[in-house]
Amino acid sequence: MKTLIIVESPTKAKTIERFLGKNYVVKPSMGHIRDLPKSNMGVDIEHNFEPHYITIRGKGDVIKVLRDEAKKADRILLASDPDREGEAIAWHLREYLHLDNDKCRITFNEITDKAIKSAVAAPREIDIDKVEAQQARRILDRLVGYEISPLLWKKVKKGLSAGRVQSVAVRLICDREAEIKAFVPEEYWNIFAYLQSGKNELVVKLIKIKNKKAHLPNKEAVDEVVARLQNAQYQVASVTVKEKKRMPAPPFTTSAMQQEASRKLNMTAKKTMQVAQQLYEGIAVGGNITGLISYMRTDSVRINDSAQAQAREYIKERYGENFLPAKPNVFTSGKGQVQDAHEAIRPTSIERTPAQLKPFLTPQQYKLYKLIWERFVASQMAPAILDQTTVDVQADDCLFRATGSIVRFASFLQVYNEGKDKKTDKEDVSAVAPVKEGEILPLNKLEQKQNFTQPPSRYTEATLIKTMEELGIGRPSTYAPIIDTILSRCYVVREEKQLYPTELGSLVVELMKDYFTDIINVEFTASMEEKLDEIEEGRAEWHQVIADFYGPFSKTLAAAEKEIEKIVIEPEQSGEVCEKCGRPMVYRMGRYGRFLACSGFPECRNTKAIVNMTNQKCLACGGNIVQHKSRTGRIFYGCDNYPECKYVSWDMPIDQKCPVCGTQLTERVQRGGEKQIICPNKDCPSRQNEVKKPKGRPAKKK
DNA sequence: CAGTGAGCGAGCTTCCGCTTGACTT
Repeated sequence: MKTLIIVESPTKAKTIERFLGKNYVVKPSMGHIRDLPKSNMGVDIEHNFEPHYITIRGKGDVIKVLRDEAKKADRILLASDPDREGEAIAWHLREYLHLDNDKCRITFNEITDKAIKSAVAAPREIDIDKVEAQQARRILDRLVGYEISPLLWKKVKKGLSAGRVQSVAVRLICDREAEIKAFVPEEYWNIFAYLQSGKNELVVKLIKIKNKKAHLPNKEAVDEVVARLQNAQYQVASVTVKEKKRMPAPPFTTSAMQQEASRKLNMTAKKTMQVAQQLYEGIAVGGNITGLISYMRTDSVRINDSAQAQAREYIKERYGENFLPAKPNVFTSGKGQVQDAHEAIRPTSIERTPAQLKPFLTPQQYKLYKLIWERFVASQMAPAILDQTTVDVQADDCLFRATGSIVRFASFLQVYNEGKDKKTDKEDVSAVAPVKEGEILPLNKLEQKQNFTQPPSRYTEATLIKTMEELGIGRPSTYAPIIDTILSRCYVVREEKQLYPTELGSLVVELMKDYFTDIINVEFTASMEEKLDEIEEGRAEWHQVIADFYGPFSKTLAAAEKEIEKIVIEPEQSGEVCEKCGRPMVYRMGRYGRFLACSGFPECRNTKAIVNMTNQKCLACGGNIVQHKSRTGRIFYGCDNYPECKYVSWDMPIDQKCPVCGTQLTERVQRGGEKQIICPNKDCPSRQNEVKKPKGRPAKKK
């Protein structure tokens, strides 16, 4: 008897096949196999929102394998992920493959021999309520996206888009920008006293005046206090030492990994996921392809028992008994909608240390693996113990304070410490000079420091993802793509990690705030999720939920169609003047990106490319080196005498010729930002000592 | 590494969530 098991991921399929015997075939569906069509709405609004599903284009080969294997099998089990999407995938498979066994659905939350065997032994029916909840979600997203987007094409600009998730993401960025713009910095001052205590100096900060919180808005207020303090007596009022425990952070979810990779490794969410995927799929380690981490798209901090036991064993052995908490650390998932289908992201074996794997990994794979490994190990360690000392000093009617903390027992901090988003969050881990209560300390100097309150910081990819996760908007599989979408629609731009709204982005958000207030509200997804939960629990009917939404929605849509005037976006002035007719040149957007065009179009058709002149000269013809962007967005350098001079280079040319072969040298920016001068001539003897193909690197997959 | 925009009005753009590859130096 042959059993076919269908899972979502091919890597998972291979692993599971190894656990089960010869009588089992495990094949991947690669996610969904059917969906609403891309080219039209695919939802029959007139007839109770009946969806029209088709097999997904480009999935022909995958689907054919499933069909063929299904024919050969005596029994078919659907083992897509144990969450809403997974249940829907199972249902689509069942429909498409015409399965007749009712009990065809199995699930497991971890890929272990035991979990899989017990799942296979107890198949159940597909949970149709869950499927309908997914269907409602899908249809609502389709209605919103495919009805508002065309409105934007008509009223603003073709090719634009709007959606439940992306529009809120842009809104967050716009709102933050407005806060920054509206922010009025407030002046405030701090006063520090430098006191002598034996050989040490104790620095204390003024915190209270006459038992009230010190409030020093300007120089006058400061001078008034300082006058009194200059000749005051500084006496230690109290010294308190408190023991503080700090728990390690939980192992990675997708969003936490993306945040930390951004903070510590300077990697984008997209890059992080690419590299994580490589680690998940497997690297050739000593001849065998080995998956190094568990699945990288997850919202769970859960760890399976045996992985946890191994980690505890490892910690005990490598670090010692006192690094091991008596009871295993238990973490609970954060806010938002947690579906808990997969474990947290962790190394598949704690024995494979980053140092051991280094020779087999690319630099990026190594850095990310190290981050995941250390985070996981730390998560299972005992809390760190810090001694927090507070010294209060009284002088006249003023109270000063110094706080400091020293690490008494570092524990997990030895291995891993979570990064911070703001510079101001940095920890005070300095010791305080030892003093005694009642001691009188001579004053060395008083320092006055002017400060201004700071506006909130702009979102980065990482903080935006964090916020969206907290609001329950988006899923692990979509965090990185959302950023791509809003960037490619030109709703936002990224500069030095920070996300700024464009005029177009603000315009679209304002339009949506006017007409689709609910949808662009940050709470919209949460309230939708509540409705979906009701459907899942059988307390609501999906047609009704959609109908309740669509009624008011279609009305505002109609109103928007009627009321909104076509918005003409004024092109941005460039400051340059057209050399043909003297009118100003403006920036326009074309098929190949931005370019300069005469504002007198169509009478004057003069156009120019936007050139980023560099200070470098082309040593071949003496022309200027100009920076261009290739079609794929990559920067390259060319000569402004093109097409007469055909000089091109990916790296920036510099005014030096190679002493060996005479080719113009270039400056290559390394991954870490370091610059390296390199001769572009591959056959140049100066490059001979380069390693041609680094050994041990993972072979690119076929 | 060209050329790009408007309109004529053909045919197309667009959502969110599951998955993995396909392309370059």
